[in-house]
Amino acid sequence: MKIGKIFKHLRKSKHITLQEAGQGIVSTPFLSRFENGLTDISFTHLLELLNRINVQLSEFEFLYQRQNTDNNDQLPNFQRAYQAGDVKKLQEYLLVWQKRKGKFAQLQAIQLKMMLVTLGKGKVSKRELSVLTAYFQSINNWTFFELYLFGHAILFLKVPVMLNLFKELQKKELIYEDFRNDNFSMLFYIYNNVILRMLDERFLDTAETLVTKLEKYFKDQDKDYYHRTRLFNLKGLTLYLKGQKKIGLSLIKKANLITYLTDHEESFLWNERAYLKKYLTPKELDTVFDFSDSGY
Amino acid sequence: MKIGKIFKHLRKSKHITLQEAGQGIVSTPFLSRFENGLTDISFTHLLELLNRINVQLSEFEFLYQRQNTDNNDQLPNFQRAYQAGDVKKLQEYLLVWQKRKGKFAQLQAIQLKMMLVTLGKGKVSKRELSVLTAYFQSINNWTFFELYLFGHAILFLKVPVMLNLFKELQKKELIYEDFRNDNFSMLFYIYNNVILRMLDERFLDTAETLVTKLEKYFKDQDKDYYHRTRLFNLKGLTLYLKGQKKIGLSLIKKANLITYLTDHEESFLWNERAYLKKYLTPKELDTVFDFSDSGY
DNA sequence: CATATTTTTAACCTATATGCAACTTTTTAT
DNA sequence: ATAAAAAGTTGCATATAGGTTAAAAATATG
Repeated sequence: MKIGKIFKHLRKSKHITLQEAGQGIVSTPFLSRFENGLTDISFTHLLELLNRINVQLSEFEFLYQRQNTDNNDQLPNFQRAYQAGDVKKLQEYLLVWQKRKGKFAQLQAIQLKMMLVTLGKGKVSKRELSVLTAYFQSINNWTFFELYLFGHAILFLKVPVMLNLFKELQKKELIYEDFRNDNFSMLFYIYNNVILRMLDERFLDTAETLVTKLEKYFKDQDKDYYHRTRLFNLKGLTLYLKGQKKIGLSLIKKANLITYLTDHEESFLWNERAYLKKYLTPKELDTVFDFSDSGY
Repeated sequence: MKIGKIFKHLRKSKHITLQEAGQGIVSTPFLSRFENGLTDISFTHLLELLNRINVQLSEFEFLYQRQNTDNNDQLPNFQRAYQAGDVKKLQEYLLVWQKRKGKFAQLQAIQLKMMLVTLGKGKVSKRELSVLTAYFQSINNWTFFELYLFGHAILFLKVPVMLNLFKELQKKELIYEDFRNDNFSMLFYIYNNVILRMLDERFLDTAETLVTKLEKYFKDQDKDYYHRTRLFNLKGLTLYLKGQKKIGLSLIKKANLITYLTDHEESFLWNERAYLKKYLTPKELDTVFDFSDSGY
């Protein structure tokens, strides 16, 4: 309940008086009590007040979340532990969520299990996968929560089921057109995983359609060099597998070159190389990772 | 006051009943009334409810803002008109804000004037600049609003004044360490403008210090290819002007090459070239924009 | 189609968000 | 240093957010 305190801090740092801040929105005495944690405030009034002192809700939220470390904001915690490969922590989270009841608790638990499997621990049962599938099929408005869940589920679902769900997602995805960065990254991650899966199963035409779809996204996204680069890579591999080896390899090399030039952490290119081993000949592999002719 | 409606939409699309959604937070009848716009809701309760249905506040805010087009959300409107070079629209905004009173209205008006000057229309008086300076000096907690304002003011302020304010900003900037994308872009934009201004005025050491500072930022920001690329460019120009011509040109060329490889809109490189004309010889200019040896 | 579940509405009630006036504290000015 | 002004706080009044119960209306389910 430190909301008021944060607001007070922001207001004071901009040298705005209670009167100025509240004028026409709430009374001075009330604002004072709110700032000192003696009363709650309505959402509408808070929005108006933030607008008055020129603070974005996202900024306010950021400061708010930062103070509530003990908070119920599960996703970031999951993500952190998962990206760090912290199996132990993920197992702890799993125990917590398995104890809780309700639909979402179950989904969270399954998500944690999938993460653990990816890290080489435990397994996911068929029943759990069908719970997942049923859930996705029932949802007609995907938010970050579902995107995140689906992103992890791609490798576990059977191809036709997965593709079917993905088609559902595509129908709704217009919502995310100019969405904030978080969700776009997640959406790209999903596309990336789906395309790789398609290539692996040799559904080459489907993969190509998806690549084309992604390309449209980037017409107006000039500055998103990273995702553009990854897309070169996806397109290259797709064309390569479809028989257009020369142009395919050229695109893959281009992606690698950009990655190399931007000084992306070395292990990233190693992983790329390890992955491409599955498809390319050793000679081709050497070519697409040879940057000596670039001058850098 | 469509907040409730949005919540209802999200809840229904996830097939959650009022009872499930409200359980332990608010009563079912109340939630119903809220969803149908018959009553307001406290900020805390809304946060809890959103968490219950697994929707991020940022997602909710996005949907909310999208519906309120007539809203008081000035910044995005400004930005859109400015980036589109829409002088007429900016002049309309200016008239609106000049009529309003209060400190912020005045600042908004000055900001619009600066935008117009950059686009070649109108001018900013000395008195207005001193109002700006006074404001910046008084603020000890910069939010997006101030960052945005300062970003546009850099070209108008006298160097010592500008540098002084910038130093103040640097002291506070830790707040933005892992800030959401919007603000980081703005912060980079400011650094970029300050460094270019420093180079222009031949404060080469200051420029170099700032470049070094920015480099630290990108140690953990592997995936931000775009800003990394821009940084190569800044560093290159700085080193070039400091006499390390060879390594400087090499960095500038690298930045241009990445920009070229990622298919960034053509006009971007033209602008770069036009800008560099001020510093480089025609021969050097040709070299750093020659990508024929890259193979693409 | 009928039945079960969910949602809405209503009436009345309580808790609390918010306003107003008087008060205390802090800042500013002389 | 002291008065004047501005900013912030407290006590009390009131509007409204929110609860309880129950019944009607709408939706889902079989």
